Amino acid sequence: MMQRSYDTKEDVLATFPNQYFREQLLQWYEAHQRHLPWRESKDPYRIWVSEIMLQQTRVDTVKPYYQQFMEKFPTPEALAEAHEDQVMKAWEGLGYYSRARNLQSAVREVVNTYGGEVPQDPEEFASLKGVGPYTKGAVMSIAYDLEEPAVDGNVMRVLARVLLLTDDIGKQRTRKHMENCVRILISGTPPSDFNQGLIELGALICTPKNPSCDICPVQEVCRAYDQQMVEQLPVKAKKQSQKQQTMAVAVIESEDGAVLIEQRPKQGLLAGMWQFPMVEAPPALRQQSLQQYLKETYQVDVTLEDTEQSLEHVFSHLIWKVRVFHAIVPSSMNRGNWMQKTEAEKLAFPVVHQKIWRQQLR
DNA sequence: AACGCGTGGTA
DNA sequence: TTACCAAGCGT
Repeated sequence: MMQRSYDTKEDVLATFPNQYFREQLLQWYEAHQRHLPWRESKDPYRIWVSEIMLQQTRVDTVKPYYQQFMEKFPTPEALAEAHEDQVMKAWEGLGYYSRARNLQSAVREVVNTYGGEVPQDPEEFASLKGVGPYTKGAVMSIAYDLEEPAVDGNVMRVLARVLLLTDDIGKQRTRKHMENCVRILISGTPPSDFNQGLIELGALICTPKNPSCDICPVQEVCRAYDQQMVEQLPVKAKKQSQKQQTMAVAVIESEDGAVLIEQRPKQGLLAGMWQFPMVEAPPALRQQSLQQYLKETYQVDVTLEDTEQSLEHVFSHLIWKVRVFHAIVPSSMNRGNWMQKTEAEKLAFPVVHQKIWRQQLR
């Protein structure tokens, strides 16, 4: 039998049984889709919020955040009018905090420019902060049933396998190629169910490890299954190892129950989050560096006690080794960045500082 | 284009 | 334990 060349870029779909694939996928999705909070309505705002939360984040992690967020901010107007601190607090612990800031910024634009209606034009919607190619397609297809591709990690994994695409899925052109494939596959289908079906198949059957090919609805037409290549796909370049940073943090209490805290810059790592005063410094210099920072920045001139407690926090791209220092000062210093603990608890802290809080202030 | 950006789950 | 990952986006 002649060897077919599956990975010719121009026409991977030329000999693919589109109709069979679509029917199998849609039938399977109708029967096996999960009941998820954001699938209970077609409200574009609710779909949008869920898609932002789900970026690089597991469904089980998102669920409680989503429920609570929709209670606090049930409409675009409610989110637009909220205080930024309130929004950050609702996002506390979910990670990638710029998502929250961008979402509120975008929702404010929807309220101010589009009368509170999420735009139905994909290009207009994609111009909003935090809305990239995937989120554009997901919201436009799920909420408005537009034939837009929504290519996320799940979809790339499914297509890489079914169509035997061996390009690195970390490359932008690979995603664009897959978007073109979806434009053909989705044509004439119910777009919401088709895109969600593709994603759901990746989440439940066509998983990264131990995929359930034996019960897969499209096994018959899966080229990777045919070639016994399922476990080798998708191809993804390794990311380089994380850098380590040694940090020194100061938990400083006043005798009347206040703590010294600071807010991180609005951009970059843990953007806009609150924390205990912290510096990066080599172990030998950390106490002195921290004391100097406190004196220069907050006019707090103290000798810190080394608690000899250290903790490690792993981010996606770096590792913090945090040494904790402590001091108690008279109550007369309560101003500026000093805040009563009960008030400080209403602010959003990253998980690593929540750990420090629990260790030092209970 | 490649890198920065969180956190918790899993093998 | 280490490594990889989970519904990406901004710069």
